[in-house]
Amino acid sequence: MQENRLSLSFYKAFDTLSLAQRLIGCELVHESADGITSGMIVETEAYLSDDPACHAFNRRTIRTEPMYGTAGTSYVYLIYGMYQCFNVVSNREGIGEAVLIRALEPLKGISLMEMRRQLIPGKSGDKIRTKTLKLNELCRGPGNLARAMGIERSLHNNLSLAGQPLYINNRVSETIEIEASTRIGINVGKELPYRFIVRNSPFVSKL
DNA sequence: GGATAGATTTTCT
DNA sequence: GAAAATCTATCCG
Repeated sequence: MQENRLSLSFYKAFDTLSLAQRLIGCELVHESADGITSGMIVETEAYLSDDPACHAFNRRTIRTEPMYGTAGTSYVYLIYGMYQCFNVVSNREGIGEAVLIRALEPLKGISLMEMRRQLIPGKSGDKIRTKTLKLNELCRGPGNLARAMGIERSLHNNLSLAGQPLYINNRVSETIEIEASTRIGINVGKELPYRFIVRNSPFVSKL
């Protein structure tokens, strides 16, 4: 049962901006040892090689090496010391571009996501969350999404999304309305309309 | 509801 | 040594 899984040829078929839009409405799946979690992608951002906000804008480094790999590779990095962000590498080898996945509408393994989100990252071990989260808070924002899905840089950086345990299924619905806007949380290139969301979705990280 | 400050560490200058 | 594709708690209205 993987006829819906996106193949490497799919990732190669689009430029980064097109892929960022094509991935909206697709289902991100993680088959972990703890169980399966998945969610529909409702928010993405494109990072291009000629874009000052892109990690690969300046120089090719160890950290950004996966971005220069083949399309359909994962790029997971640590931000602000405690949160991980999950990206889909795009464009052909040698060009450092990627699509940041920013929010999901949870589909499978929701109770497992809730368990993972109970733990808040901290210096001396994780802290326990006291209040319960709503469904639309589980995968809201790249850091939260990675945590709910159990995605870690040490395990999931630089993997092929055509294999296991992390992959993406094609759109379930074609009746999705996509809206473009500017990106979140950056200081340069903030005027570029490289963010894509499902219109009127309550699951996006920010209006 | 919105604004602000603090956490925390890898990476690059 | 500063910045970073973030999130949460806390304050205030």
